[in-house]
Amino acid sequence: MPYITSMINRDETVRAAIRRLHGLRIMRQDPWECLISFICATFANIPRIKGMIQNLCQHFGSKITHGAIQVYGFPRKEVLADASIHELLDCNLGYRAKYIKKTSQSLVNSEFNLDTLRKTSYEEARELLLCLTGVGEKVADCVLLFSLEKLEAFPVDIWIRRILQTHYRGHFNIPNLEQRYMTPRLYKAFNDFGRQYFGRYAGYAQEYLYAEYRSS
DNA sequence: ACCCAGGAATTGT
DNA sequence: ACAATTCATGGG
Repeated sequence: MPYITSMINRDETVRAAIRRLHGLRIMRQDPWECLISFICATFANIPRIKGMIQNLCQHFGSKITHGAIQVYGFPRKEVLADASIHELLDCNLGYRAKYIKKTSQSLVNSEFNLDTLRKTSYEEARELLLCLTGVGEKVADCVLLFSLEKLEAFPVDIWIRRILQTHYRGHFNIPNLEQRYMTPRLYKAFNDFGRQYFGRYAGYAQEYLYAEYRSS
């Protein structure tokens, strides 16, 4: 078994996922695109997230022509920082519009450069991401994992929570497990468990579990 | 019509 | 500190 999968091969649940999805990859996306995309992703389903991103590209991206085919690139941060809330609302962003404008402005004003975070530690990069409006723990962990090469990041969304509660119930003792929505306390409990249990490549374990057991 | 969504910020206790 | 409540809206 390859190195990474052998490192997360801790039990039969994840082993079954690895067997079926062997070869699964994690993206190394552009950090800016990744960040805005996951701010859009909060409290939305995947078809809608696709729509929001497509709207952003069509309204604010530059046109790219490949022969007869035309696509729109992802908007630059300066463009989104200068966009009006009204224009952003036209992209069906809802309450996310103000988060995207604020975060874009923060990054334009160069409080820090996202691309430098690849050379920053997991802990410090996470702290910095959490300073941005619209970025909580889950969004920060997704950006760390899918663009900043922090493979120990372990994002906990509603699906991962269900999967952990179903398949790893005996591994943690968390009060108020019946709560419908994620609380900071619950997030920390699931996130700590994932990183400690699966180790340095916990993010791969998260993705194997998500891809195998998310059902809908 | 009803319920949910790859949550985070804000407000109340 | 920590627990409710609010937030906009498309998709199933």
